[in-house]
Amino acid sequence: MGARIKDVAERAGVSVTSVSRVLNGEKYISQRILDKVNQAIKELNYSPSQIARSLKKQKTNTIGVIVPDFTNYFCSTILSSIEESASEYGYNLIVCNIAENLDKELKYLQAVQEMRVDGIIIMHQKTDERILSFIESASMPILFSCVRSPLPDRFSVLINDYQAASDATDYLIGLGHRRIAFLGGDLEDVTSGQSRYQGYLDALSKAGIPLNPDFVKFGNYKQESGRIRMKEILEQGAGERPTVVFAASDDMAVGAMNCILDYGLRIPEDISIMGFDDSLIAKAVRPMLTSMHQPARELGRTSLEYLHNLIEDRGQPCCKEIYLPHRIMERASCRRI
Amino acid sequence: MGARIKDVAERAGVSVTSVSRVLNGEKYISQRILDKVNQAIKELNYSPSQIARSLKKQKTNTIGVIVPDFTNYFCSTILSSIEESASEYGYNLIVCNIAENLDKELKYLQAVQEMRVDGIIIMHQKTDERILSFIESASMPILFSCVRSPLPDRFSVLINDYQAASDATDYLIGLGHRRIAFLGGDLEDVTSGQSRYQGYLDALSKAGIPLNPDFVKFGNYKQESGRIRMKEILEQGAGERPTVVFAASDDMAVGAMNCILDYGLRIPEDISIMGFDDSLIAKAVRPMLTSMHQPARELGRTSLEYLHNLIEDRGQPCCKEIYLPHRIMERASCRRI
DNA sequence: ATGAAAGCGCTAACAC
DNA sequence: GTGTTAGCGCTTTCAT
Repeated sequence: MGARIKDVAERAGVSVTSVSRVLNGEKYISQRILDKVNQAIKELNYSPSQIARSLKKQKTNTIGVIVPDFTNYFCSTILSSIEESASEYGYNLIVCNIAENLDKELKYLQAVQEMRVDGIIIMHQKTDERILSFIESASMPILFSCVRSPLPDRFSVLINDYQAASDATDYLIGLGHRRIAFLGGDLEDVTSGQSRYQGYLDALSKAGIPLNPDFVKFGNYKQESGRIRMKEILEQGAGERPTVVFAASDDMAVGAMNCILDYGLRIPEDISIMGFDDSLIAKAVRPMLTSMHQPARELGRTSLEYLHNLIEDRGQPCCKEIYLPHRIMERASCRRI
Repeated sequence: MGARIKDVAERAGVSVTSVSRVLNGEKYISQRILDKVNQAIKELNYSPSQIARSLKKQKTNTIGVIVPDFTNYFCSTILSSIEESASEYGYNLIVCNIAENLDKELKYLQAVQEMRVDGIIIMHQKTDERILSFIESASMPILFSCVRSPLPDRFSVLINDYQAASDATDYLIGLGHRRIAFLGGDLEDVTSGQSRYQGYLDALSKAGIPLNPDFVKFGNYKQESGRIRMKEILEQGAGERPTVVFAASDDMAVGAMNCILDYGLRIPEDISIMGFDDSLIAKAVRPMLTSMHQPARELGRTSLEYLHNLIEDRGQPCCKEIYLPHRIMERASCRRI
């Protein structure tokens, strides 16, 4: 990258200090110098080095984002929303796709630390000792988005997964369902996976509905796992079929839907189905999917704003977990029985 | 971030050079020093600064990726595949979501240049003079992925959009269709948008089928625009309906599908439909979507590999445009008539 | 209002 | 094998 600040200074016949001042838009610079410097910058096609600037200022205006899976609608919506806000605040994003690989996550955490990002947003679901200990000893702000922080002194922005799953189950019970199957995410996912399952369990028990273990299966939030687990439920021989399936993600719900449809059953006449996330795909399938709405864009924006506050040391959020409101989006895939 | 290399050196009682050597895994270091340094690193929880390293080495091991829209399945698949390869080669990714905003793209291009990324991958569809002139005068390697390079001395990795659209149209003609509607992407998208349209036109004319202007609409590749344009075609009063709709993206195809379905028409009995991209959504909808397959993961991987070669100065690719093979994925949404 | 010079944390000659 | 030291390109006191 050709020109350095020194070249600009020489060309303009001024000191590097003056060039730096122009670059940083300081006041108290004479018009004469301003013009000469701008002229020289143009002539040399000069682009200042953020590397050098970051080294000196000990600030990179960069934040690292750890995402489980770019190709997941919900993740990419959050990411896109984080990006939008980051752009407003002048941050650039280093993104890391960990693909549920803890080794990769650790490697990335180290990498962004070495790059001296100003802060980190983590959306991972699983974790392990190494990662926990990294986070614990890291000195930069770290915020968890859409998952609960595993550590007491780190913050998270998310919905109340337990309450949301419980509300969803209540809703299905209110529709007259008693045989309610649950297609869970990963149980190793200690934050949303377990919370959503627990919400389902408690809502059933509150309504006095006994749990049918045949109606509970776990996957990995992806479509294919929804299809496979649904198949297991349908082929379980003897027992009765559920009248509704509550999936812990829209992707799993769609997988289950297609399994049901491919079996020649109708939705919602034979089996109702409810998703979780209310991602774009919920409106793309037919029948349209009733789903628990997570305010994805607000989650992304709020995550970035809180991280920004942490970085600027504007004091801590009010509480360790910031809950954004969830709500049920009623569509065509659940019927009253 | 507490400790610097100097602190480690003092703690270990050696010179900074020795620490640097250990850090960079050089050989010819005595076991004694190695142990002492590693010990000190651990005790101080030292993390080397990539900023300082980059400044010195004039290399950041970072590449910038300009993406039109994270939330698009096809984009996110490419991105995820680029990420995967980048990770193998030891690059970190700065990603930029431009949301079809040219101002934002220019801002981002400047930003990644200032961050001294080792190279840039661009996936944008539209462009303008300012961006062109930036790219022209930029001194780092820039590679276009999934779009044709607008500049003669820059490379691209993509499929042959013209040929693919022409093949798709041929396929539909082979199925007996003559009333073939076309749901195009953006005509301002000078690379794929125009090429796909031209492929469609030429295939029709080669088969001696006159173009029906009522059957051609343009959108923006997104679902909603597919739905809206399809509605226009369906409500066009007087004329006959098309027997098949060829959409320039799967998302538009799904939008069109839902419009058709919501109209009470059947797919493919009443109208067949064909998509483009073969993204995840093609298999998520019912009937499953016949689509022109783009080898997304290979496109991403190849893009990164060629950029890497450019960065390492391993000579230029064989040709300006590297075409990867496309193919038709036959599914249930198109019938022979 | 402008400039000289120190130093951010690291690497790589070069010397021993 | 190991250490000394000069920068990488910038910002920022501190003088003037």
